[in-house]
Amino acid sequence: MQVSEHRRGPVRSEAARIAILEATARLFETRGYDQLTMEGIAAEAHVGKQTIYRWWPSKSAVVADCMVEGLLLREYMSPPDTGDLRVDLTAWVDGILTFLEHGGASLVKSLVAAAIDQPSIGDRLGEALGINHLLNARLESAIDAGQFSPTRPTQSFARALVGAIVLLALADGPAEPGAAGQLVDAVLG
Amino acid sequence: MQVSEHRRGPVRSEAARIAILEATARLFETRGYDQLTMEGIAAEAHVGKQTIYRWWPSKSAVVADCMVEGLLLREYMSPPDTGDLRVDLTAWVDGILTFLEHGGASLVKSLVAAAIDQPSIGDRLGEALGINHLLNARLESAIDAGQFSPTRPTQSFARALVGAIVLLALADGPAEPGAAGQLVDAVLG
Amino acid sequence: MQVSEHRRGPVRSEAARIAILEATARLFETRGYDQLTMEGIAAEAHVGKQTIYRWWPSKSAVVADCMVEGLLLREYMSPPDTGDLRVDLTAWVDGILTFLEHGGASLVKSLVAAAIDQPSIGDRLGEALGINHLLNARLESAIDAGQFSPTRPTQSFARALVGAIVLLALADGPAEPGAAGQLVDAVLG
Amino acid sequence: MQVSEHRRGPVRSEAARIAILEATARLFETRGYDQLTMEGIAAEAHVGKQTIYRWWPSKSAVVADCMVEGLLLREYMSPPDTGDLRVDLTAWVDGILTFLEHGGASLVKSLVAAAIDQPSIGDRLGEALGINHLLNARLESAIDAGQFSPTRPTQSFARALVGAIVLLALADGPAEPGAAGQLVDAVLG
DNA sequence: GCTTAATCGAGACGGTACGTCAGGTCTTGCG
DNA sequence: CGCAAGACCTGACGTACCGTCTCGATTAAGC
Repeated sequence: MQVSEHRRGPVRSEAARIAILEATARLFETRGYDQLTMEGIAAEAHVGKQTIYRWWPSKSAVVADCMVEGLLLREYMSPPDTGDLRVDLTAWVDGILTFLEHGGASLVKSLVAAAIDQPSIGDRLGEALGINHLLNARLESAIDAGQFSPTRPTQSFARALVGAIVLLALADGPAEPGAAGQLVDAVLG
Repeated sequence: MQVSEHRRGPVRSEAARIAILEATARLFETRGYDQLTMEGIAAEAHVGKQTIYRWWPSKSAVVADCMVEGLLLREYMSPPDTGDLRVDLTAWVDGILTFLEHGGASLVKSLVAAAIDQPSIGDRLGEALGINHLLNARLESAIDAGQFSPTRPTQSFARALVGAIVLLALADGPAEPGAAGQLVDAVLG
Repeated sequence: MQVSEHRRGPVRSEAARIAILEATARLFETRGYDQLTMEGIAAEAHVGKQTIYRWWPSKSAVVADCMVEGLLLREYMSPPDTGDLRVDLTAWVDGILTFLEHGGASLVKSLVAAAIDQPSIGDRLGEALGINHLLNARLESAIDAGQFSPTRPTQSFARALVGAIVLLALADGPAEPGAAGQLVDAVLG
Repeated sequence: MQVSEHRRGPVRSEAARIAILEATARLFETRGYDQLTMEGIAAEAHVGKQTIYRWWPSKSAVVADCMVEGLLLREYMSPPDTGDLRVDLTAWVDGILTFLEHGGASLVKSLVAAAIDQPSIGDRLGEALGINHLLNARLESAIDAGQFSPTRPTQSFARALVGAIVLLALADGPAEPGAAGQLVDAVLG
């Protein structure tokens, strides 16, 4: 006795959906969030503007879906595990700071801009930058190794680390040498 | 032997400068950074658009000057000093999180948006949120009291704390109870 | 020995055809030709857009069919016959001008608009406004009564009368009093 | 002691006004009224869309101004005066019908379309097609020559003639030979 | 006091992108 | 295979701001 709310007529075109998300990712990475326009996406994806507006309410929602689909910041570095937490975190942070100085800052800033009107982007942002990896893998490992107190909230710890990195990205100045070590020392104690 | 390039004619109108900054602050707080427009500022300040463009290159520069003049986030909270660093930081963070939940989040988000195209706003933002006070006053005091290691970089520590708060503001969800304590525990060790 | 080109499947739905024409007539009279849209007709008739496009090439063709079916301007006035042609024509023109001043002008303008991209509508328009009646009935009668020269082309005469009325409808200003009499005097001599 | 309601600020750009009207006339004559778009005019005139909307409420208003400026149907044929009214009118009508058959019909239809939402265009249309010339010159002359009764309203007479021509233009079929003579006979008596 | 030049409020200008509407075509599943 | 429904691409709509330029009025230093 299934109620089966069946709808006649054409269904959403998967091709259009993919084309829009890929075009968005492409333009986002080359132009940044501010230069990203709905008209630009439509043109790049060879799609009518209405097809975008039919399924997404705003530019930031499209970007959010891009992140959900993993089209932005696809693979980000997870911290190594040499057995020494402090050394590993420092190396990881240092890698990110180097990335920021080589053009990554504008990408992060664009993502923050997108996150401002689409909170779900912020969640994915943290996740993409490694919160989950830090949390689930490296910190657990450190707890096992007795290098991180089991009573310390790992997620908040990760958030503080990522938050500091975001602030550095916004500040735009080149990080001074040793910034990674200082940051890890500061939060690790 | 200064040639004294003296300029004839009227000088910059202080009244216009003030009117513009105040109008900007007024609109920023009511509408947010995105809704803020140069035309809106000009109209609100009863000023010609050119008068704004003559002295500021962009919307974010005007907002930056507003912060410098202390017209935005005028009064911020500085951490108390009861002698117990952990308790004081927790109380301070908790106050900020409460502020965020009562409308402060959108203000912070607007400031972050402004900071994205004007890094100096980011500096002022951190400062306004208490980095300096934390740094110069409370942490020094904690070091004196033996509650904070002198080798720990206080500025990086503060940045991590503020960064975590900013991420929470972007996330937009209500902070779970005990978030302040968790955060302080996480970074303090 | 007809090969009987038998077509499989259902034939054209008369119900759909009627629904479309009636919906068109309904919308035409309430909204006018410009506001009339294919989407509007489809929605009003509970019909797929494709069903309209399958059978009519354009909006104006649908409107033309409406006229052919007599769904628009169904009842129009025919000139009376009191024996005095001048008096009868004046009364008839006066009736039409009064109709124009009471909302009829926009209907006529819509019909003219439709006629522009569908000449057959123009023919029906003239017919509907009375050309045929004038022609076939009243003028013949006048010729019999010796009030209209048999050598005068009745159809051209009717066209001039209707054309003047159309121009008055387009002009949109209220006709001055006595306009009907003046017009009849002008063309009748 | 003039009160001189002086307005500060820039004044309307005559260059832009001219460019818009000329672009409109150009496009109107090549594409017709329906194909005419505000965006097309703006592009053709190298002008921002807003500059058009600032001064004209609609497409038809722009076209109306074009007619007022005499950029459309600039000089139209006025009837000759050989002394014989019937012959002159017939020649004049015949000239117009010939023009209609050689592409003029679409121009007239476009003007009628424009007149539908801008009655002032209708006035100019009649005027451009010769109503005034007919009225003020030829008919007066005919009255003097005793070929036209002084009691016959010349303006209504002209309107009937032009109206008949407009209906013929809408009908789109080629006028049958002798149509001009028939029309003149019909209205002249 | 007169000249001169930079300021001011106001707002028109050429543009870009917005979000909406409708056009005409194509696709889906039902009858 | 016609039908209702509706997604698709296209293109114009009218609006909001952008940053620049142009007015005439005002203002203050220099002659």
